Amino acid sequence: MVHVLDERKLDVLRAIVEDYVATHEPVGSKTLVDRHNLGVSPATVRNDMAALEEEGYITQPHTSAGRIPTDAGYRLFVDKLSTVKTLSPAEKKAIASFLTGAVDLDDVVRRTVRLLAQITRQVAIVQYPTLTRSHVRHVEVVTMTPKRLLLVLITSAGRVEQRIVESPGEVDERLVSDLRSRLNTALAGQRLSEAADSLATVTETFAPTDRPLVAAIVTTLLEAFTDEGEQRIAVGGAANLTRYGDDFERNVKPVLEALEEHVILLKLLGEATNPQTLTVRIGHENPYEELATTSVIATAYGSRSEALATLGIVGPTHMDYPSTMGAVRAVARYVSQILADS
Amino acid sequence: MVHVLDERKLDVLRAIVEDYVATHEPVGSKTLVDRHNLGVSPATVRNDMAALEEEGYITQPHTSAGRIPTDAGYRLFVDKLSTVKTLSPAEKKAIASFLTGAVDLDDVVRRTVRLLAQITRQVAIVQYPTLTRSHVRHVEVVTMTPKRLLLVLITSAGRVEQRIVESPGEVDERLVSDLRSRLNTALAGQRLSEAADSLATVTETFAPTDRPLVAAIVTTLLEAFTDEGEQRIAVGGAANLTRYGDDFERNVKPVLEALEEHVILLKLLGEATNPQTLTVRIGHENPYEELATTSVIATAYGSRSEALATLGIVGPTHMDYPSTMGAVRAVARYVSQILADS
DNA sequence: CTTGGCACTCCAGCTTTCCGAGTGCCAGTC
DNA sequence: GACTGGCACTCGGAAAGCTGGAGTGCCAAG
Repeated sequence: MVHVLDERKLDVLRAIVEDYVATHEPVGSKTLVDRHNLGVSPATVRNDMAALEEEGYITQPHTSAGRIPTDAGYRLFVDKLSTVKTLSPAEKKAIASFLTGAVDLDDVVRRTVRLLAQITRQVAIVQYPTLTRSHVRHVEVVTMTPKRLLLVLITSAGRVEQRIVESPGEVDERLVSDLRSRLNTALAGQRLSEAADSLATVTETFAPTDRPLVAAIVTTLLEAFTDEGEQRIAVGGAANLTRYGDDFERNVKPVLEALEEHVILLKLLGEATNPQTLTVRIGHENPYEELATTSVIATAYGSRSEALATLGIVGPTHMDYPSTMGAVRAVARYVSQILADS
Repeated sequence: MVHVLDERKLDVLRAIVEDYVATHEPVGSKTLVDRHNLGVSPATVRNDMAALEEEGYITQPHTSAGRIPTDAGYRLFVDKLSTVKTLSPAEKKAIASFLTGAVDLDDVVRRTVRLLAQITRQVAIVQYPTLTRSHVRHVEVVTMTPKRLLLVLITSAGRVEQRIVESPGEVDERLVSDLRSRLNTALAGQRLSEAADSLATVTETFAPTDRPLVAAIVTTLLEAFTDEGEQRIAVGGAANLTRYGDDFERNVKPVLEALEEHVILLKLLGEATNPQTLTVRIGHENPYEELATTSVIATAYGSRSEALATLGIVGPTHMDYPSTMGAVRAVARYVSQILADS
């Protein structure tokens, strides 16, 4: 009586998941044998179902109703019973052509969100590429007002960071251009992580009178280098939440709220660090109580094997995992490719 | 029998609107006299109500139910029967301190959206400041790969535009720095509209062999100057949609869909061009059939009297207009102030 | 181990009932 | 003439009752 993973029992579970995902209605033994050709009678299926329920993979909303998969059921389905669906050539082509139209990094991200939301018909989340792995391309210092400077940091990923710096005193234009060139010679081409070190030495080459301003700028730059906190995120496809079913207050509201809190979203995407792997969090597996009825599918994307950032989707637990996972994987690959090219 | 705008009838309408906004339930003659001291009997109020219904300001969901305001009723209420509520000093202070923490223009916009959504408890929309009115602060040209350049345009509004330019041939570093300095001397300080003209003359000062690259860059810059198409928008507070009531499919879905379509949002905000005026569109007054149950409150914001962009909120027609209008106005003012300072 | 049969359960959806808030109208009062 | 109290009427929505069917568990037989 130890959990014997009988082959047919697994077939039954698979059938239940597929049916429930398609209809969103509890599925009974009769309809099951009708729709899938399992080659056995309803009574037999009932026995298997009883066993599956015993083992915690399915459950009944109430006595004398059909069964629906539990989180554990979906988990087993995803891990063992399904294969990630590959997209059709037409879809692939559509993705590629949609993404290649992007004009800059921000546009790539915006397009990706839109695309992902559209093909998965779920809520899509895309993290902007983080800075840490990329290189300093250029640093620009611009005088805006006599006491205010604008710092612009351009990275190899094509990302532009801007910061405003308040100067302790009136800004000397000669100093600014001097600083600009010294910063660039010291930093250009370096990884952001290394650049932080180089910055320290730059300060010392300046005359003591200039130090306050230089220090202010260096501090702000350092902040921009190491700023993990300001990881930006784009969200799209919230309208797909309307397809969640009817228990509005319980299902939709928490998701909408989470979407506003980018910190939460980062945490949801968080664990995906390998572009080769899809992270799937089902129902209670994810770190937020309120999102117990939703699943997250995430993966990393980026140029070559370096993970730059993560992207993924959020949807109801009863989603079509094979297709959705396929779509997420495909989009991640194409974005990575686009980024590698540019 | 011609529409006589009896003073008391207006009081009744005002009372109905206020009550309905507070309770979201049809309001009857009895409850009305109980809650507001109108000094007359329910029967009298009933007569007035009949007249107001005749004139199209209120309606009954069904016979023998209370009355609810029509779009026309809200319109009259907003135009004649209410005064925009001013915020409490505490609220004002909160706004100011929340906004002053912003590090750059993007951050100002993000914070504004959040703030607006929070205090109005509606969906907030903020358009990023447009370029046309501002001045060129700096143009930066950076070589990314031998055949690819990154253009960065920094405007007086603190906005940074980036564009990638494909070079026709290998890029000559000397030419790039030459171009950089000439572009800056020619353009710096000019309004974007004037700058477009100046650009033309710059091209001519280069040797014919360099022309192809220069032309490519100039074209892209021109694009950036006049790019109205890429007007960006930030949206927040979608979670507030859960308070819309229960007719999910009809009320919430269209709004969520509209929020995805930034073109639609721009059109919704569109008409507000004067920072002194609040534009209010009630129900059917707004240009989208699907948003017939929602109202939009928008206004322009920007430094001094120049309108830079618009912001506003979207909410159900049965919202608290005086407070919401007050909040929108206040936020617009503070943002304008912040922008003027920087 | 599988299967058909059978008694049992219980929700979903329909109908019915009923209450009360709200109305319109009318005759009487100030 | 404007307001009011009274009264008959309407109708939606909540509560209660009814019913059919889908589904189950169990059992005895193949």
